[in-house]
Amino acid sequence: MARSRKETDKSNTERAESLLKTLIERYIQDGQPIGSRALAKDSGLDLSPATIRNVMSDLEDMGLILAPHTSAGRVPTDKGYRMFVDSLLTVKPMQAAVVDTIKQQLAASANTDSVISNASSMLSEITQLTGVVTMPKREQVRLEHIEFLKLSTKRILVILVMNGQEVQNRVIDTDRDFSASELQQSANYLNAEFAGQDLSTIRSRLVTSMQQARDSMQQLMQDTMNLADQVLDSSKNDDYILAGETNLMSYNEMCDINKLRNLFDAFNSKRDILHILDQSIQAEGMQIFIGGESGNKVLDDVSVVTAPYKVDDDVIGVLGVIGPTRMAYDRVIPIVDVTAKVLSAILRPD
Amino acid sequence: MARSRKETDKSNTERAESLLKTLIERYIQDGQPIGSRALAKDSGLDLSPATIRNVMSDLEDMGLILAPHTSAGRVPTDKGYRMFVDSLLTVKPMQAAVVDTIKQQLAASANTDSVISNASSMLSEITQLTGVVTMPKREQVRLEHIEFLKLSTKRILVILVMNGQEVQNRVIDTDRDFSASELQQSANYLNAEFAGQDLSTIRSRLVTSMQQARDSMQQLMQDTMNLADQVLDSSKNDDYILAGETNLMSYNEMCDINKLRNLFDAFNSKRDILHILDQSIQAEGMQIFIGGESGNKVLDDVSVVTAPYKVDDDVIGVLGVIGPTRMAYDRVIPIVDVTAKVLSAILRPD
DNA sequence: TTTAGCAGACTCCGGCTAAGACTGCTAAGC
DNA sequence: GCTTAGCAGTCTTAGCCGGAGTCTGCTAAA
Repeated sequence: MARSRKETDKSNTERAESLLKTLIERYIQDGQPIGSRALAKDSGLDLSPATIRNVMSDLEDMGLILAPHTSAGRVPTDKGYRMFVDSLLTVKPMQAAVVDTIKQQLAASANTDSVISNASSMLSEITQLTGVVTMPKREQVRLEHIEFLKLSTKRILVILVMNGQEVQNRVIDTDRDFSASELQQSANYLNAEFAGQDLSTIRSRLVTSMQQARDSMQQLMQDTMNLADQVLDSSKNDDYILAGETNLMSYNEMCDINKLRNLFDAFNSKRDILHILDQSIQAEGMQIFIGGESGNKVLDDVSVVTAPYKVDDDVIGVLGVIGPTRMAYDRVIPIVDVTAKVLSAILRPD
Repeated sequence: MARSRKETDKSNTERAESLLKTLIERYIQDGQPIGSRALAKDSGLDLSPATIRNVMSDLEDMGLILAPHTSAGRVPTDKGYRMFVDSLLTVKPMQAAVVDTIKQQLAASANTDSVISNASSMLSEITQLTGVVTMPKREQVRLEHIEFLKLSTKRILVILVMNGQEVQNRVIDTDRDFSASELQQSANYLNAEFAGQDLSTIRSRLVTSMQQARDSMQQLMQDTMNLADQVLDSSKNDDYILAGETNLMSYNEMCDINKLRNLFDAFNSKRDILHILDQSIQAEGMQIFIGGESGNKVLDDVSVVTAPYKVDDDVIGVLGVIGPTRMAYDRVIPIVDVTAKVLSAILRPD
């Protein structure tokens, strides 16, 4: 008896989940509340609408779906979507052709910056949502060459060549005036000592050697260290590249111009979006933020799907898409996943 | 008799113009069609609504205003706005405090790039419209220092320092492998020969001297010239910086989400906007494009107010704002004008 | 030339109705 | 005990109607 009861329970929750799944799939497709009659037809379960209604009522009690008003069908809640993506979703395999396109497009990029912006554009184009890719973290960047150039008294231009293709300029103000030959000497020393190491390593070694030999070091050497310290100290580039923002305007649920404006303002101010991306850079694999889950008002009604990209098993950035909560997760997830993998492969130092 | 008729005609067109002016001013203020009764009150002319109606009818015949439907007031047409800004407008003087803010904000910028983006933000913030500033033309940029850095076989990083604050990197691929000392020699020569001149001058001199001495020149010198040519040949940066795009979302006339999307897409693709800006870089002073005048569909319903900025009397870029046709021209025009002047002053090489 | 007055047109708004879509409930059936 | 048919009730949507308000164009008078 007990056993039979348990089995019934199990088959019941299974049925409920299956119905939730079809409901969400259907809702994602046409964006309108799903009624019991429609769900009965779609479910493939040969149940009458009345039975479906009972199940739907249960699902509503569980907070997985809700009815916009008394006599409308049901739409998924954030919690419903969460359950859907966590355990119900069956992702669609990607077409090989699309994967190839991604690979080729990214491989054709000239430098790191354009790889990043290409990745963002591709994500946006393929998913028809907004693509986002963070700039790679500096910690994973190997210094290849450093050069100093005197701009004017006490102003020095520092040129950093990194990873064979990326170049950064920084202008620093110094305490004292350096002669051209002094700068040359400093650069020579730093190149001999630190070329080939990654920036964070250099930074930490710099600090220790400065402390160790504060007195014994000759003046120029000490100044050199100070220079280098100043260069590496400059703010790290917390930044991302967006593409296809306007894609969001095609979605009905984004018709509220104020919501849209808030979202776009968030894109511009970058802070809120970076916060989300920061969270997912720490997590191992793919992350999905659904609607208000992120605790951020402007992201109500939108979901963010992200995946970290890495070089040599170290996560150096995040990429993903931003779209309405009602997005085709089954299609979007593999796209984000693959793009992250391809980007990782491309960025691997050769 | 003839004289009196002429005088009457004149006073009549004067009256019509005055009425057009008040109508547009009023419409700019509250964005709703203006009826004869309202206009009669606002005009200060002590005429009855009936008389006003006759005049409005004339104005409509002239294509300066139109009625959205039979029993509504009148709104200005593009042609009406054109007449308004060309001959009727009285611009408001700017508050000294605002001018000071602009000056300080721009002067505080670290380098050319940030001056440009600051200018764009300020325009957007003060006018509550979308600010746009083109990057300065390269032709007006003085080379201060050039440096070559070998990245790998046949790949060279070129560093150009311009105008004391701006730095540009270009990576070029060469036909043959250059040694470090060869590069050093080339750089030394170019610095000695060309430092302090502007890039376009350098470019033309380069070409002539290459032709002149093709055979007599020693090999390295010839290679040096080729290098320099390659550097300067790289595409010029046709680009602009936008700020405050989302401000446009606050305007009622922009409620059509499709129009808005098209406009934003145009911002992103840059081509259409650059076309407008190109036109106004050639004109001497301030330019105003009203609605569809520009011949561009996406710019229906929006106006663009631009002013060129210059260094040493040479126009090197354009700046302005983009907003609904119904914008407060009397306030916007001086703001754009002053900002252009301030930017010109700031960019003057010291 | 200006004005008053009037008929006509059109928008906007609220209220009302009919149609349609669902739900929840109850009672009957397997 | 689960499932189902049927039914009453609820809510949205679209459409229609009528009144209020606005504004125009016309005509005739000042």
